[in-house]
Amino acid sequence: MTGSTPGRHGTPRLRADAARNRAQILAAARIAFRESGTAVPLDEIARRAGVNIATLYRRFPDRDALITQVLLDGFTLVLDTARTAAKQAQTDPLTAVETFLQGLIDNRDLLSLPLIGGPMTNDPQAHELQREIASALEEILTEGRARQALRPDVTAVDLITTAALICRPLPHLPPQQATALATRHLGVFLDGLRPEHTRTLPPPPTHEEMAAHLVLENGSADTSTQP
Amino acid sequence: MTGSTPGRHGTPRLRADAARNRAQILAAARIAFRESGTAVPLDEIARRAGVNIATLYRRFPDRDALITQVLLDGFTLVLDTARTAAKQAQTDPLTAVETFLQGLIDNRDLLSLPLIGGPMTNDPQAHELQREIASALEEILTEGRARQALRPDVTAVDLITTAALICRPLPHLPPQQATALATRHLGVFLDGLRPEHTRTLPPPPTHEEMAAHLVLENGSADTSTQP
Amino acid sequence: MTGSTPGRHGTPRLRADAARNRAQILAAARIAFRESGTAVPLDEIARRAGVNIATLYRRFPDRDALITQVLLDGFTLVLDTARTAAKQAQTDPLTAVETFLQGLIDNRDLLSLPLIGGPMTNDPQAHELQREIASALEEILTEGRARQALRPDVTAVDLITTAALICRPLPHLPPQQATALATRHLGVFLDGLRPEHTRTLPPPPTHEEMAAHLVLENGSADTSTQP
Amino acid sequence: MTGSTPGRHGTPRLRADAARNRAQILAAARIAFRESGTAVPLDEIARRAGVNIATLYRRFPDRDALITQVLLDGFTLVLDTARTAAKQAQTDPLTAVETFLQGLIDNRDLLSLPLIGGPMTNDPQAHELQREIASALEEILTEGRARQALRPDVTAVDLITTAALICRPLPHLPPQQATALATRHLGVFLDGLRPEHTRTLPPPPTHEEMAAHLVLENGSADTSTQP
DNA sequence: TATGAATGAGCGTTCATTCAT
DNA sequence: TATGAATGAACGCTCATTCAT
Repeated sequence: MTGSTPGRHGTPRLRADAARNRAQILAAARIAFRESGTAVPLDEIARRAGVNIATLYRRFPDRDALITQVLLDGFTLVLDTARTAAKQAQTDPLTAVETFLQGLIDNRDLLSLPLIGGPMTNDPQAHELQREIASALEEILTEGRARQALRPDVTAVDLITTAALICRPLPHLPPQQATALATRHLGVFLDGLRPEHTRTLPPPPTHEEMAAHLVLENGSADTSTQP
Repeated sequence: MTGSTPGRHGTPRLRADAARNRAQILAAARIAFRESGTAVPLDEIARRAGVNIATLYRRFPDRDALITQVLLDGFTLVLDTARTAAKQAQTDPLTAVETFLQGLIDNRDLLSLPLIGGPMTNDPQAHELQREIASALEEILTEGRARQALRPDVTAVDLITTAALICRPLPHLPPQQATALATRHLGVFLDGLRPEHTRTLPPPPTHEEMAAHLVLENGSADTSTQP
Repeated sequence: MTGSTPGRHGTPRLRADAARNRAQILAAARIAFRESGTAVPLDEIARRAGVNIATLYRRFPDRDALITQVLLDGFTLVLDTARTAAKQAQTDPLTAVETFLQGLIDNRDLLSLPLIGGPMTNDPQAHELQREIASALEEILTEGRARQALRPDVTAVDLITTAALICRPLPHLPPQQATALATRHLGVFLDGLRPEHTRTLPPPPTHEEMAAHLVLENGSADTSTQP
Repeated sequence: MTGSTPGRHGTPRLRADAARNRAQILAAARIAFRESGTAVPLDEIARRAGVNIATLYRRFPDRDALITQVLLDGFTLVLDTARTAAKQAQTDPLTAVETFLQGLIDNRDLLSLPLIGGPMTNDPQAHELQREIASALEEILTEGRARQALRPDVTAVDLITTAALICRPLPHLPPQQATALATRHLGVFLDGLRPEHTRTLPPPPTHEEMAAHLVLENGSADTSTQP
């Protein structure tokens, strides 16, 4: 995750203890955002991270900065997952989709924001990551259509939407069971991706409609507080 | 909706204006909970409803009472939808499932809490409604299995899970487009419900596991703040 | 003072207790601003006024609103003083100036902001009051020049500047002694206003220069914290 | 200014860079105190001085130490100005007063604290400087009374009071115009110092009253935040 | 009954000050 | 020595909740 990688060009390397604190803050934020939404008191994140609230503010000047970094880390993980999956596209496109979506389910805990909806960000890094994710998914779909291994009407946006839906927490369920339910749902969805017996899907939103809301780039981001 | 129906046994009939206020509060709460989570300031709900905050408190002694009522109204709507769908089960079980899930998508705005995750409630009315919903869905599934119109491994819990997933808001998207994407996802899912070409699903959580967490009764309820 | 006058057109009359609280808050603010500057903690103002901080916020949504009201009350008092003085202009213009300036010294405690510098305000009421103050002073000066009772090179701006200077607190001095020193200074200044033995004063800033900074209207307002 | 002179008896000579830092801190403090009051965040002073906050703390163990040094530098400047003026007393006492007061106006920017009100200090150096300032002014006044060039009822305290009044910033005015207005005010005041046509001034506070509050020594110092 | 008003408690954020490098 | 980092405490402001009208 780029977020915890110090020494990035232009930002001076963090001192060892500071870097540790920073990583702990991000880990705590990830959990807290997922459990209690992005409006969770920052005090609580600091407490979970074992640092003072002012230390959190030193690293992340405001809530948005913290959210954005969690978001970027999440997008990076999504991209890695998509690229890993894309390597399977030549062999078996449907399995590649499965690898992608199941990979995300397996990392649900790390994906609070990019998929279940963080605030929109205008961070250029985030946009770039979103573009690359979409590109990797298109690669899989193109191959799947060419081999008639996937129904042709499914788009990258549909996969991102699906990712957003199945990664959201099912509160009040222990993680293991929530994952089991999401995996079962995914199983049915994957069977529906076969090219046979396909019903006609309603037309997707046009690219213009989506672009206006950054959907392609930011599947399901949202500003609000959520679980 | 039972929530706004006065004269229920044991509660004195409300004066006309009081009943109107109560209904306006519930409508405002539904919208506000969906947009800003159940932690939204009660002031805001009162303002949107056009009443004083103290009036809201008179009707609903605390936040939980308000949430519970919104929840009950939502469960009632889900049950109505499930019963309507069940009538089609004799003719076409797969279409019945579609009717149920598409019906919920079409009423997403009214379903903030029961499906996208409101707080758990121990209200006995809620439990009864949840039981009846599950029962109506079982009716559809039983018929579907008997006619081999549905894959046999899908359960009522799976349908409730699916309902919970597809009804959640996709923030940052205008309602129309969010609905379009959810509907496309549902289309693929429904194709995956056919009995042919079914992959093996992982075993569902046992009834005991679920019961401990009220999942069957309360698909995806949660305590926290959410959109 | 307009600030404490309820029932103004458009704002509903305050309840009796609320009006009392409001007046106490304004009185406390006047004192605290004078003693500790406009950056004084609002908690302290609330405490001095004997109300809860939230009550203060209910009446004055932010610090600026409170400052502005104190400012308006002060300008109103300055205007009253100027008008009273102007009535003497026909008889004795120099005494009229003395009445004006001594009157302000005697009310120093009520004049923290308009003269010793509150933040600039764009409040139209304030502008109107400032205009009327300048006008009353011009009336005195015109009469004084006509009768050769005042040196002709002194302007309304000079009188406002003088007012600003002599009304500022001399911290660390008990009020009585500070007033005595200011009064002595004023005595010398008034002798300097006689038409005889006048040295040449440097040219005043042009009206354009002043207008750009609202000096004519707002003699010595300032944004910052001050004693 | 003594403040920036290293090598004073008892304090070890500072390394060159340390001395430069110290001077920069003092310069930044002078400006910041004037603009934003003595309560201005020390961070900001450090930033303006281009040093780390911890460096500031190494030089000045607390805010008071910094304030006191700025105060001492200011008193030194006032004393220099008074002594320069006193040399003219033999020739022209009224001009000597003018030289003193106009000299202070011209250095307003360097005089934030001693005249416009810094916190009281018990620093013995400050007391000594204040005593010497009063002494130089007395010299002028004595000469002026002897030659009947000045009204006899004006005291050194009056001159210090006047200095305090005319050196205060007139916020919201650009420096040039504020200086112009202060100079015009001074012009009238100086004309009022002539021995003719003098009205009776109220009695000055007794020396005892003043001594209790260090007025003679510290014309208008105050503890609070101010512009 | 409905409302304006008041309050206490909580969270966001900043700052003075100290510590580790 | 100078600095990055960490901390505790203060203050601004909002909100849930209760009281008086």
